Amino acid sequence: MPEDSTTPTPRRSRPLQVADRIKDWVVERDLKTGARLPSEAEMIAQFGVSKGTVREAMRILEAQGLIVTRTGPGGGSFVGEVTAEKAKALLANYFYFQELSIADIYRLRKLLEPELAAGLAGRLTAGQLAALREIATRYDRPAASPEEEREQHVTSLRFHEQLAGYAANPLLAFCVSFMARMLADLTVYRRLYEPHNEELWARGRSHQIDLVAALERGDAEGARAIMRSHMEGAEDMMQRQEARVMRRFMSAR
Amino acid sequence: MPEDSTTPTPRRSRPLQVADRIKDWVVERDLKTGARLPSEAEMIAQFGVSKGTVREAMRILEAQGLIVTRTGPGGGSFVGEVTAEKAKALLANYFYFQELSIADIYRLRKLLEPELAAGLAGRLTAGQLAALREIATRYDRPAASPEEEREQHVTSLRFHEQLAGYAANPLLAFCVSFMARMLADLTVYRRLYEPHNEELWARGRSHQIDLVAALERGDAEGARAIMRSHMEGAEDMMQRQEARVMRRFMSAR
DNA sequence: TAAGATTTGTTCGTATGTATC
DNA sequence: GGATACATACGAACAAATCTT
Repeated sequence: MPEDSTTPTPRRSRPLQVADRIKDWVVERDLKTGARLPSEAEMIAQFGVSKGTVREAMRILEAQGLIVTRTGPGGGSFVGEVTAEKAKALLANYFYFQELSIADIYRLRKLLEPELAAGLAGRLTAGQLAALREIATRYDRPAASPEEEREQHVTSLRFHEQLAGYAANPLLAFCVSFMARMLADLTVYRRLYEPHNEELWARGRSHQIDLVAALERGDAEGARAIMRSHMEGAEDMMQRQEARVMRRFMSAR
Repeated sequence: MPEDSTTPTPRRSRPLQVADRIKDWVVERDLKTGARLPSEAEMIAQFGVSKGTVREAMRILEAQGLIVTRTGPGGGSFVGEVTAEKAKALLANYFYFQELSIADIYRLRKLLEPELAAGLAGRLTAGQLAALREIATRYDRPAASPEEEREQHVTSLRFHEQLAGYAANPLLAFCVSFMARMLADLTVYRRLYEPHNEELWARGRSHQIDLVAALERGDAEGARAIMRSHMEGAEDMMQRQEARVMRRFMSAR
């Protein structure tokens, strides 16, 4: 990989240098999740920097989800697998600065969700199918208030996140799950003059139930078709509402 | 926003608390990229913490790409838009821990790249078309060595990143660009007994040239079809090779 | 060119908190 | 409860970078 020699390297701060060396250290040894890193004192000696610098380096790695730290005896820093939650929060920060519309998200959902559904047909356990059914049937009556309607909307998105969690393809799973999370975080202002479309809602709900049935009987093409139809309906629903992306940071707890 | 009361909050470190408060501070005031944050000294006074704590908080935000820092008079910390490069590097860390195969990536590429191409038809400037042509024609002869072959492969992926950069949909653009970057970072071990398929290479190259032509004349469906075919060819090429994902961290410069 | 001002960068010593034994 | 082994936090001092005059 050619180092970009045109850019006059902005001078990397020492904490950053230390963080890089620790990453290299981990990769070279192919350390797995949970493996222990040298203690602060050892790093101070190893890298010839002060405690403050080492600590800043650790906070950098921690912020990226690469390490976790515990106090007390037997404590220290450990290699920490980046969780999907963390990755979603970090990526959401990027889109905070982008003009991302509902339509943009649905353009991808319509492509990816059907593919995901098709790949899951006949591959789910009884427990997984039951979990999906539980979510899909959680609201068996139309929403009585705008608050309840929003709750149902979020629950419906939970269904998709759950589904994504079962996918064999980690990239596909992440993309779908991320989109669901973004949509769930949106603030939806519904036009007051736009009546609540109960029929559209009922169709969306039965779609989810039909989908689980198709997955259970291993009908990949059926699942794909149902999901495609479901996405079109959901998009239509969002478009009818005055949905706006609420720009904010996701909390990366 | 319901605080999860079941989880016995793992006790948030002070630097993290400070980082959170600064994020809130920025969001509340809707500060834009480049806006100035309080100085170290001001934060020390404001939050009643030590200098080290403030600095650790700043490193956390910096690691996420949310702020940049400069020394000297007029220096300080500033709101810094998360760049696509940064976001890709952070996300790559997540997939470092996942079992992600070439096939997984191509499954999405086959869905997303044609859609991206179709959306670009008739919407590129002369300069953008020229830039694409320049990349596509950079190698007008078959590779003479494995090294050169790899170089061409990376250049071909550059073509796709460039294309993604022109897309109107930020989410679609990011996904496509990210996949190209992941593939470019792969280490490809070609089977020795697998002869270099010159015909397959030539077809891939002409695909890119044909694609630019289709984009220029505003032929969305033509562009989609060419890209679909191109993706299938590229996938076939990768499958014939013994491509393995080299697990490593992307440098988040 | 040089000196001074301003702001972050780094170090060191010390003290405190926390979990394990 | 006490000893131990860690990370966590504070404060003061000095170093380095960069802008202004």
